[in-house]
Amino acid sequence: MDFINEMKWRDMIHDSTPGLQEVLGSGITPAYVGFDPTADSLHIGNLVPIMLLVHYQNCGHQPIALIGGATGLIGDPSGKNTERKLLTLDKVEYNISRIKPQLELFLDFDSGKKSAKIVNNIDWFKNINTISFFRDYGKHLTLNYMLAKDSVQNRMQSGISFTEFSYQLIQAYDFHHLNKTMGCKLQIGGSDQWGNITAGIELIKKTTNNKVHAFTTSLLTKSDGSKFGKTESGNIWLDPKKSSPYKFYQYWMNVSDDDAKKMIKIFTVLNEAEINNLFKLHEKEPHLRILQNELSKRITSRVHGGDAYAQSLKVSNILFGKNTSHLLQEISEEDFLMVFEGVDQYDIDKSILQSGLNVVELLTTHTGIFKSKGETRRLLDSNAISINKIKCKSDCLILKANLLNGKYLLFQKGKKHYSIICAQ
RNA sequence: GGGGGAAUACUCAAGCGGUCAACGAGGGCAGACUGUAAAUCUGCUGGCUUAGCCUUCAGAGGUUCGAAUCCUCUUUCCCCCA
Repeated sequence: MDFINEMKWRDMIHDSTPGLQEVLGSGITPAYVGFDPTADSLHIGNLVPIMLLVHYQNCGHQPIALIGGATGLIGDPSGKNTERKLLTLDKVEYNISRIKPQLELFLDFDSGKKSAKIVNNIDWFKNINTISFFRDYGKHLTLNYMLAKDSVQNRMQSGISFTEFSYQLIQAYDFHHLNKTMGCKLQIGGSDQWGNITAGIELIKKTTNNKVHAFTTSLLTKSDGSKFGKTESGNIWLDPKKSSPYKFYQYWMNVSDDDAKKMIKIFTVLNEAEINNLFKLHEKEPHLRILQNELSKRITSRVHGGDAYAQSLKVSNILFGKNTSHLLQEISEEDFLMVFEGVDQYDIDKSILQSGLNVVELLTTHTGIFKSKGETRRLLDSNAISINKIKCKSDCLILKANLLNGKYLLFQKGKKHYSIICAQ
């Protein structure tokens, strides 16, 4: 299968250097994508470059995931308006230790010559001497060339440190190093990486006369204009401790039809015929939301495992199904807690329920879920609040007998916002 | 340095002495419909012990029975002339 054609129908091509297709056609070609360890987990925005590597490997080539243990210490100015705070060495090392296993979930490390590799650029940068680096590599990129990059130009007004300015040279050296040691002939990235990648191409041409290539993918945008991977409560992370599998699953479940069509091509390895078939099925019975189901199933089980997916599905059925208050009564404490891991939890003293507690009091003074009683009454009056999946009015009393498993209350605002109240 | 204008709730933006907790729009939240969608329609969007009360219209004073609205000073911003 041809990688370029594959990317074409998946709508993932933003730009690429001429002649790439011929190179890829000539045999297994190593290519790399860089990941900066700026946080202690990848988030779903990082899934785009990860999937590029996955598709790349499926097209018969060798993917290399480069973790920027060195570049993470510098900071990439691309797409950033302001200078960034430097991360400490400890922090970067910790982040890498968290991110590496996440990358391993996606790639195949046991498929002969196209087995994936994970490398860390600190391994080659830690031994490099500053003077020889400037002499051997700095000499090949002119200041004029480096200043012309968008990432630098965009910062000429607000300011850019030499540290961040030097980033493109550091990244260029990565490409050079991988080309020399692993025969890497292609660097892949988001469209914001074009400048950094071409700097690498330039450096390799000047130092070794080798011809190497760039491939960039468009930044994924959502049809409603919001940023992909962000919710009002922040990023969706791959780390289940930072974003529960349920939240993760729900993110994909909630994407619009248009977005689902785009995403299923990017985030699954289903082939063109399979995807077209899903489109057809979806159009025939749109209410079944086949695309969203397929998306969330495939990505959730890949990242969090089949069990976590099944769990999320089960929970979602309880939360979004009809007349499910009785199902909620049957759920075990263990399942209940697993489901709502990551959901806001509020503790109350069990004794206050002794003679029944007004729901407004419960939600304001005793839990602080709402700060204003007025707001709470408004929501209650507009039928927006449920406890244990049963709608509440403002005169509703909460009793000990209402506790699930003798301990919990499931609070719900609107259709999608849940919290649990734990009575001790 | 001289002259003029402006500051209103999350944002934009009305208001020009009482009927102003403050028009309208956007955003947000919720309800109906639906597919946990989109579109549409409806309600809400300062606080409270909610037929009422309290605190708000840059800040501090003042005039008045009564001020977001008038006056004075302060702060900040904009424009014009030097």
